[in-house]
Amino acid sequence: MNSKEIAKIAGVSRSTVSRVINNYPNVPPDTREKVLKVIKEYNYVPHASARMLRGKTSKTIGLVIVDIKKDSEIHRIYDNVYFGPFTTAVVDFANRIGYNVLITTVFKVKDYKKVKEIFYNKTISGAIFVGVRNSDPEIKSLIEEGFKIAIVDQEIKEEDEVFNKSIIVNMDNLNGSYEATKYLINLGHKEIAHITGDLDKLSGFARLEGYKKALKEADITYDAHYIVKGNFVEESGYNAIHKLFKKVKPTAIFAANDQMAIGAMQALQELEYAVPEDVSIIGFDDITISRYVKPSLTTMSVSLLQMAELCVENLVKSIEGESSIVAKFLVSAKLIERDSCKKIID
Amino acid sequence: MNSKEIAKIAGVSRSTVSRVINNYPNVPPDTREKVLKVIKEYNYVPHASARMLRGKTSKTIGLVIVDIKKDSEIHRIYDNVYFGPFTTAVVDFANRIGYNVLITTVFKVKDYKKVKEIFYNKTISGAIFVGVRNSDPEIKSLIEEGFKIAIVDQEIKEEDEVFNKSIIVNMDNLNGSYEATKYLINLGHKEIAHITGDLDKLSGFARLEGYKKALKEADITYDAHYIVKGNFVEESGYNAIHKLFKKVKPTAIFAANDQMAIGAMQALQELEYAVPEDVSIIGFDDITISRYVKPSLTTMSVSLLQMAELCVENLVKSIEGESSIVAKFLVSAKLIERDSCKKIID
DNA sequence: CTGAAAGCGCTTACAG
DNA sequence: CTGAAAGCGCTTACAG
Repeated sequence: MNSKEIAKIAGVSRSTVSRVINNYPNVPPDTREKVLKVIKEYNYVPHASARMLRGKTSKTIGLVIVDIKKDSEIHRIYDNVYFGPFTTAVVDFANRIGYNVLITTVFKVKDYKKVKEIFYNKTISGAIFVGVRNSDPEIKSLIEEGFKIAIVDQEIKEEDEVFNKSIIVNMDNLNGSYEATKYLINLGHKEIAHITGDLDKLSGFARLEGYKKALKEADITYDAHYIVKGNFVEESGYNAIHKLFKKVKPTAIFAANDQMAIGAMQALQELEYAVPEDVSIIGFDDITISRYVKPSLTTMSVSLLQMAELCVENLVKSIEGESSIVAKFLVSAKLIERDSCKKIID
Repeated sequence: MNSKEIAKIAGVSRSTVSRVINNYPNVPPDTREKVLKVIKEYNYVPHASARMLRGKTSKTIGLVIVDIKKDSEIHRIYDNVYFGPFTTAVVDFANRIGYNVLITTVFKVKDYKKVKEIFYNKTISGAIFVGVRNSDPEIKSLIEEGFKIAIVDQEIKEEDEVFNKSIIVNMDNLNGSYEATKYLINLGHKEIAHITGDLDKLSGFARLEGYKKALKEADITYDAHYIVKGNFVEESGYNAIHKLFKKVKPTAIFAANDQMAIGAMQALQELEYAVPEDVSIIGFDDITISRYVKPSLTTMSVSLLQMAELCVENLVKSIEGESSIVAKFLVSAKLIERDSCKKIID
């Protein structure tokens, strides 16, 4: 079924069918009705490719999930607890405003080839990227070529001026981490360790900064012995504890995300430290699991829905040229008090 | 940049450019090289819509996530722990064989309109459906219209002959539930309750059947008082326990999925029943959370990767007409013993 | 208010 | 081995 056939059946020309579909004003009501009736009867929907070829935009955005890890860790992507809810929210918001979402994964640098292809072949009119490291050259080159891009969790450095042509949506990592650390300090803790995330991602770097800021404000000397590097996955939190407790014995821990906090709790249990009686621990992200671990995990919550909405809305605005708004958004984090932290009395 | 320009620069005709791109054999090596060089230099990728219009398939499949619930529950979709890993796996397998994945959510029956549209307008050449209830008329009509469809978790009833034209990928719910229940029986339990899932979904219905089958085999009388209806979400597991323990006092519980098992564990704790000391509990699905709850949850694990692979591979085969294979696949479930079940000694 | 015609970028018989 | 031409299904100036 195509517009020619519809035209014949309705007794008009293809031009008129097209005018009806595209809501041209200069079609008399009864002609419109007549055509609409035939369209409905035959379930006719114009061929998307033909429309595009004629200049309409694809009404499709890409959602690119980047998760580049060492080979040994590759399997972990499948149970990433963070991308799922974000993805669903992106799809939902996009669909609501008439856009489709094409989802692509990038596990290795060379997978960016797939992404470029769907940009070059006009399948997508723009894309949202999650999980990219700071200053990623692949993303930069895409932006330079003029493609519309929104990025979650990206630092804008002075030398990366090119990012000013994209939409950046970040969590307020700095203040969130500051609040998390301050919360521990207010509970009376002074020996507070930090398990970092990937330091080449904004969320890793900025959360370390927030931790430092809170210590400084409370006149607690920053001590590198209390810092262990992690990479946002459970195992790294688990390993961090074993490494950490060989050197020092903190009374509280701020883990850069919940997954590492949960791994850390397992290790603490093995070492026979009770949480929160012996050691308090706070995470970041408020993933679904955190409510269900024992003790339930105190953490900083950021609205993924809000982040998804900001990405989709602004990307689409930019695609449709309503405005060339390219902006940086900061979504705040909020403390969720649960059972993994305890006041110190001395 | 289009094929005409590439042709001009390379000093050939558009026909030749097209032949190079489509790997026609009748292009001499040096001509091919010459053209390829220009293509590379200009990052030229043929316009996907133009190719489609000329008859190539879209190389895009849909992934339709159906989650129709009452309004009051709508927010829950965002943290569905099940679709995330499956989605990533589908995307990964599809991308590997050169297919894109368009993802769409269906929260209300009328959202199926979106799905039909992308079929009718040729954006997708086929689709994988998850979360649909048994015998869903919307899906049936799509299959009847000749669209290529794979469905996860769907019962094939005699009267639904139309499903024989689609690809069905199911977990082995019956045997899995049978094994789960039998495991409890072997541990010495005789008073075993069951929290059901949505009974209008295959996974809900068939898991109840497996439970019954195991009881029967062990000569334990089936008693409806030990059955509570749930709907696969945590709250329903939680509520089920409160309802259940007003009537009976089972020593073991088989929950139709892990989420309900986890909700149930919370309720048991409130009622001051220790797990597994007072009550044993087993779930189904082995979601990520289950490793981290305390006590860790014994459950039946099904490979979502394998299910994703079966869906993608067979759907693509069917689209490309390699074979008109339309088959039913059954992916087996395997017991994961953890800490939530205990042997009864008497 | 409406139709005939051009053209979006590609592929593929067709002719040579 | 290669180019000119037709045509996929649509939209939109253009002419009336």
